[in-house]
Amino acid sequence: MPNDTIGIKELAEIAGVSIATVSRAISNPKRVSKATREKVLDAVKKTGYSPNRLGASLRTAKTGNIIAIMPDVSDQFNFGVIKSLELEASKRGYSVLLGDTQGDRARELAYGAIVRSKQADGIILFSHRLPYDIDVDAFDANNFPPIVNSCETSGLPGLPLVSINNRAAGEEATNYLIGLGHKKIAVITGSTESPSAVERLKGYLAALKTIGINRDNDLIKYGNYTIESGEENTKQLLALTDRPSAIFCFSDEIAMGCLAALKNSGLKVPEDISVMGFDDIRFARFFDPPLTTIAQPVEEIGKHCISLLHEKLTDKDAKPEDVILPHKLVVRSSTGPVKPDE
Amino acid sequence: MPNDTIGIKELAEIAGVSIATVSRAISNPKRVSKATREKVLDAVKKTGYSPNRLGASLRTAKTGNIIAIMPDVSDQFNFGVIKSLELEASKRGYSVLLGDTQGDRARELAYGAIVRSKQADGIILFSHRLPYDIDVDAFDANNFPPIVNSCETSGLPGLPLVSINNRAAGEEATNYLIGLGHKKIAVITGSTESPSAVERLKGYLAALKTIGINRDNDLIKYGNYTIESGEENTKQLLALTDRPSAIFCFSDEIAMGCLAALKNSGLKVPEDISVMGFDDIRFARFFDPPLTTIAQPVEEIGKHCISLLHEKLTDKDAKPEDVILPHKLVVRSSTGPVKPDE
DNA sequence: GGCCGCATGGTAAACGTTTACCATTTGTTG
DNA sequence: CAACAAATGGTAAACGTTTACCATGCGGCC
Repeated sequence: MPNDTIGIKELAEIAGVSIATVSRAISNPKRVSKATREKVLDAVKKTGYSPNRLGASLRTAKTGNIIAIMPDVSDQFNFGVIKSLELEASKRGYSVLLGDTQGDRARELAYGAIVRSKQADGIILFSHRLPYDIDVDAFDANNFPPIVNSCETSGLPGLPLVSINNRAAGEEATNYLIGLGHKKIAVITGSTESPSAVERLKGYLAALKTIGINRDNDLIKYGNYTIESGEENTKQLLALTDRPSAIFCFSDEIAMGCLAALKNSGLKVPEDISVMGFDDIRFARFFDPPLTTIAQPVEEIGKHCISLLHEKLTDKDAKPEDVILPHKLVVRSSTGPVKPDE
Repeated sequence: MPNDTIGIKELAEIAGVSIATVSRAISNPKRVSKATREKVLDAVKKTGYSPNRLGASLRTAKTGNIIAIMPDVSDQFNFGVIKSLELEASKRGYSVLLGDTQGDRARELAYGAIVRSKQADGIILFSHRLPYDIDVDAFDANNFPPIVNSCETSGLPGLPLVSINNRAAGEEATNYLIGLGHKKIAVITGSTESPSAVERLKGYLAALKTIGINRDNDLIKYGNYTIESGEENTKQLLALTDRPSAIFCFSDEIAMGCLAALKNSGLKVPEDISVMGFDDIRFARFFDPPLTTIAQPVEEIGKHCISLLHEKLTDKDAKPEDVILPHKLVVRSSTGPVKPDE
């Protein structure tokens, strides 16, 4: 009646075989005769026996688990990648466990510890920060379970990155706005700690420089990838005496907050001001107006992450290389030509 | 140089003590003298030793992990609960692992297997469906690791539920629209498999019945809790010869799709038609217009889930009871009085 | 019949911890 | 200083698997 789950020993007794045979019947079927296999499987069905993977993992030093560590699972962009990770992982027999850190160092370490303590085989890391409490300079990837960086690079040797070229994407987005006649283009960035945001900013600056426009710090707002950040920073931009004719938001969530702030101030998008996003999350086409943005190939990113990790997991000497995937400009109706009088 | 993580035996040798002492120094500090403890901790620091929890869990039959199984981690409502789960769990020394199933049975089973195979201690279940491949009628909660139902009940004895009263909430939302003069009130539900959606529908019908309005199946659209479902079903509602003056969406995501469809058709919200949501996700106030909705106490839900699970985990004989928490009507500007001519 | 090889299944060691039990040392108290 | 208690640390068993190694039995072949 109580939670007495049956063990392999009892199961063996019931099936009338040794525990070795039980193990083989379950995880290496062709190693036993059809008759015994069925005897064992029948007993399994009858008793509801479920092997204890702690024992198995302890012996084999493999768990079949992969942990994806990220600051925010509810971030719609991350989520696109997650979905793909899970699909690809289960094809290969792994389970993906999600570790949501909310940027909290203690929680990063807790999830890192899960891998270091052998409860998972490897990490997909959606952050530039290592989930280990060690000196980065002394870090040697060979002494730790495999990690693949997704979208944000840690910049450490031995940790492959799967990402788009954020610099190029930032440049392309800015160029698109320039092509519409915009000259006063503001940006609302992600955290300056985020390498992807830093790269996008470089692209933005490069595009402007190409047409001879110098950096204008008033037009650069350092935020983070959240909706609230978009709202707040937009308000600040609107308070400028000479306000921008376009705002390039480094995430679609930022753009959502941006659009809300613009609406509050009575400005029409894109007639009065253009708004550009980044990521192409699933909500983007439902924004008001539907958002022009840079689409990231989330399925491909997820696929390659698992593929690289698997490679490293099955071959210790593998030296997986960075994978840079193409992004795509998606034009909707939040961007338009600059107003003649501006 | 290769991934040779050090074990407790080597660590013991380095520290010059027995493995028992190492174990005690780490996980039961007061059991050893200050001097030896420091000797051990120094060795740990020097070597970067990290205990293998498989061995420990195997011995203690505890992992300190809780798995939250849900159809969609990116669902903003779920996420509110997740955040709270994580906070509350880490206070108690648990790690929360997220299992995203996308409603896929195979993946539900895979995450269920993680618990049955002792890799986690208990489950927070965001679905009415058990993640086990067994006959529900024969299910005996005592034979399985503890489960707490979050927001969706499985209706099984021994599985406590933490939720709001969905029926009452559905009734209250409907009454609010009735109070604004609406008589033709449509609903877009969640999946009919979702007990929460079924309850909300009951509340809606009860509210209408109270004022003498009978069920009108044309006004009841069975969807699911997604944005696409909201868009599609709204289109169908608008195609009715006698269209509703208000739409009650059973999730804020549905409402987001609904608002998009209404905008496309040129209708003004709330002047031409009122829209009501459910959940009060973090985006709701950024909708256009900001969404009137029913707020669920997500922090409280998460807290109680962990609390109940912890109770059951530490006391096998505990009989945790359902926790029903209060919801709250949040009025914003997507709802308004019915048009005089309607 | 004698021999070989293969299919099958058992025995026992190993994985890395925790902890009951015991032995020793140290401290306390009369 | 005897006697006992408390503090400390070691030994070894146990948790549930997998798998190297071995033993047995059987069919096929000369």
